[in-house]
Amino acid sequence: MSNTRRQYPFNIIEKKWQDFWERREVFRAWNPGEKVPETHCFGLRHKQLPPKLYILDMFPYPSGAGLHVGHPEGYTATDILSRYKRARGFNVLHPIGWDAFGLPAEQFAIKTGRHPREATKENINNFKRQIRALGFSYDWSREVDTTDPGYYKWTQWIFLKLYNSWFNPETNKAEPIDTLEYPPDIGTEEQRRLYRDSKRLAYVSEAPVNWCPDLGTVLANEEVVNGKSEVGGFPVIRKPMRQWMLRITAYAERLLNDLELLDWTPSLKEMQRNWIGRSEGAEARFEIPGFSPGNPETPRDISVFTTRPDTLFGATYMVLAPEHRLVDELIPDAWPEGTPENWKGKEESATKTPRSAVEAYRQYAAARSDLERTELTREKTGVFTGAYAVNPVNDERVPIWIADYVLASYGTGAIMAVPAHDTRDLEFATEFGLPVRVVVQAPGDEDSTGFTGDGVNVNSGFLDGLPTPQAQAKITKWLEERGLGRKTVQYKLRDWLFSRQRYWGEPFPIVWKDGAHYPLSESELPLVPPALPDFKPTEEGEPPLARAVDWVNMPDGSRRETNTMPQWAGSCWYYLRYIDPRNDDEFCSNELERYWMRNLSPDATGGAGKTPTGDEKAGVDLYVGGTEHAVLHLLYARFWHKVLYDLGYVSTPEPFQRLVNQGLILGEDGQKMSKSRGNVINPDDVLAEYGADAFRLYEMFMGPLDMVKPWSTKGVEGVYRFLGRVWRLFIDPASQRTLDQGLTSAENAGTAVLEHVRLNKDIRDVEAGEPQLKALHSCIKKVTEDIEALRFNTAISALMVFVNEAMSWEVKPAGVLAEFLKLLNPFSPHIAEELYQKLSASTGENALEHCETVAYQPWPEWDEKYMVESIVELPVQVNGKLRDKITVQVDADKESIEKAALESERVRSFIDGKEIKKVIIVPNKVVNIAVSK
RNA sequence: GCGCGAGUGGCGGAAUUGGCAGACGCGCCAGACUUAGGAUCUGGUCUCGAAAGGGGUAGGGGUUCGAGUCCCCUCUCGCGCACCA
Repeated sequence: MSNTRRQYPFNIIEKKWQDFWERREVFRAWNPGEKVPETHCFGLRHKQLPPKLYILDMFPYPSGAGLHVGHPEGYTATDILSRYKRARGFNVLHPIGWDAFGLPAEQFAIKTGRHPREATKENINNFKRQIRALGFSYDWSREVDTTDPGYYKWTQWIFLKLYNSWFNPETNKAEPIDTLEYPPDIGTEEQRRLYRDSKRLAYVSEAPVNWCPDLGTVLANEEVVNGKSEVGGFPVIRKPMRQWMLRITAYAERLLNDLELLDWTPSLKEMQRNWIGRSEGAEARFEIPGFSPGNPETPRDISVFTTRPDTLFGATYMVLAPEHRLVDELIPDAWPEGTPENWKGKEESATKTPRSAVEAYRQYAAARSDLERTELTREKTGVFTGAYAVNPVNDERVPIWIADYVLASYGTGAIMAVPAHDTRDLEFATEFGLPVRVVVQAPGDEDSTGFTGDGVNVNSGFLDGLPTPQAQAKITKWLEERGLGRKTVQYKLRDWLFSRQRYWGEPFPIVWKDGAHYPLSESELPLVPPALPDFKPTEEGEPPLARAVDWVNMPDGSRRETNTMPQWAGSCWYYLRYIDPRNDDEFCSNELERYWMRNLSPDATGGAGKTPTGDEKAGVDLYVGGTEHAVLHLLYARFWHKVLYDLGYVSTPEPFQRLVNQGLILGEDGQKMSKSRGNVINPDDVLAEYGADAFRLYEMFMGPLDMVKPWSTKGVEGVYRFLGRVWRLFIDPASQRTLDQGLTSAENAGTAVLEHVRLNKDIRDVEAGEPQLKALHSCIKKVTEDIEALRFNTAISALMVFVNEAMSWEVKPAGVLAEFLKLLNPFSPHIAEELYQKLSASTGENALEHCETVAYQPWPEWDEKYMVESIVELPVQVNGKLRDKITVQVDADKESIEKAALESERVRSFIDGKEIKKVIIVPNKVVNIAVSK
């Protein structure tokens, strides 16, 4: 270990108190109706259940690499708040668990042939050891593990709720599938089944999906970044496959609107808004003259979505996505006369007919991966289909093109192109020589061609002269009146691709028979995955579960679903399971949910029916985690929560009332920590050298919680020295030397050696003097306010200021120091416990009798009266520049302050011979004398 | 390109509502104790200047008795989104 002498015996102290907290269940969160043992400090303090607070960390994925320094950043912040709020008298729910399904454990299993459960278990144990060593005040009796059958039983149960529900647009809510009404033309049971299956919140789709060959699985849109997998950065291609989808798009509006209810940062809300991507506009129908499709179901016109219906007069061509379903039907046999050569596509062989050109282009577009579409050339490509549509507003014939800059999955998969007022359309029109017609006059002398802002309509018939908003309203009304279109809203948000071709995930509680899917009954849960000799996908590309032939094929001839759920499933609802983690009959009892999420409970103070603040804010009171989950996890969890809310299983519309992202911690070189850079800080090393208290303190002292900041080993030493000073403030130097000798003779000495440590002789049970009370009360005030605002760095600085001053006191009043320890406790609880125990043993100061921990001692209150000085030093400025300082009585009147200021020698030298125009006096702040130049 | 956030000593960062810029920590300098110091304690540390005084919060302009803080313009960095019609 380290060869330098320790500042204080943190290794012994930390072990001692971690064992104590765990053995006594000090941080257990008590449920309504639960009997608190009489000797438990919570029971000693609270005769009635106090208001709750739910303070939550994003639970970690227990990777093989162990904890990194980013984890303890958020965890320390929530731990400080939890300990502080317990001292303030709240019943704090502060749990932890493991998000343990996932790809790394599975890939490890493929490599080694060992079951992923084994690696997962080892990793969890390692994480747990590391987290315990940091002394967080988690209620370990509520630990959850998403891979535990007792947990995923309920993940599967929630899936069945989704499966057995539909979204009723009338009520804007999810409802049980039995409430679905069938249209009159649906008669047979088979038709009813198909209709029902098409409405479920969990449904099967054959649409093209993001297939990642290297990972051997499909991915959700959210897991694909720039055409590569978010995990590993492997290429992703589009491939049609049968997949389970969750109908999150039904909730787009509510997910967007309810952001307003939340105390989240603006940037985080913005990210969610961007992802949901609401845009208002209009659909307009373009007729296709002479088009008579073979299929009577096929519409005879093409709908486009536009956010700028006011530019309809400027639509000079139309573009469909290459995959648009009408393309095949509307292609004519031959090119219209006079079709320019460059409209027919690039490949010579393919340009003979429109059909061959379209086919060639489709192949080209399909071959272009998403990566190429986004990262490489933005050059516009496309071909003319040979067909024409009619602009409804002026009966003009416009050519219909296909191009991959129009996406099949957004809007109607078709656009009207207005090159004069849309950047993309303009590029395309320039490439192919299509007409550009200005219909919006830009304000001022800006060029109207390519202008995309609001202006005034021109060349637009009955819209001429109207400013953009009015023109939009008028044309929309015009289209509606003629049945040619209507106002609509579109979202970027797509339904959530919910199945994965993996082994290490929750199996779907679904069986297939004769091409139809059926749910398992709740009593058959949990559905446990079978043991496998090999965790790879099958040679036929089927998921690994398909290898378990006996498991897949059921006696009655039906076949189990072989896909599994994505890793996000377990994390969508874990915060609810913490509330009631061992319940075998329900995912979470209604009564407990109402207490922990809404503060509603008959035996809680304040009574049922009201939150402590009386407002509607409810849910997890504080949720802390990294920005990497800004869209994925947080959107999915909100979605599940809303479904559970609609179905009556939870009582709040939103799960996480307040959310804070901790900032990234960089390496000492200011670069992102990574193995290849060799700048990774291992928490185990820091802990061994400086101890948990210093580690925690440093993580909070680095800077504001939500900012990106670099690690500094020197900085750790700084806070470590501070804790050494705290130790020396309390401990008698002679007894410290005895302890040191004891420790050198036995490095692994037990807690008994701490008995040799005596309190500093300067600490006496005496009345505190004025400066001492002032130092204490300023510290209480600063620390209290800063913790409330999550400004831990400045709170720590206030603790340092106090210690620096207290070191100089010849006699140190025990009462003052005891209060200080209560302030230090949330930050560095081990040393605070140890010193508090010593101090209270010697003085008997212990507000809660028989309580052996500082954790439940009431938080100190400050009194302003100790902080006000009778005499205050006031800066005097002349024309805003500091010239002198005067000392005045704190309640001096303005006249006497002005007099004192004007009498100052130094001030006079700056104002003599000048005209005094004004004297500004801000009480107890500043004096400013404005004089002529 | 669009959106969000941020630019303060050698470094991490302080500065409730506009009111003494640089708290606290690191680093550095000097001193004390010491066989020794990579322990501890004390003092100093924005900058130019001998001093008086001047300058100073990315740059420029403005509002104000007074601006790190408010307003306008410019620059730089970070994050997010990125053909979403």
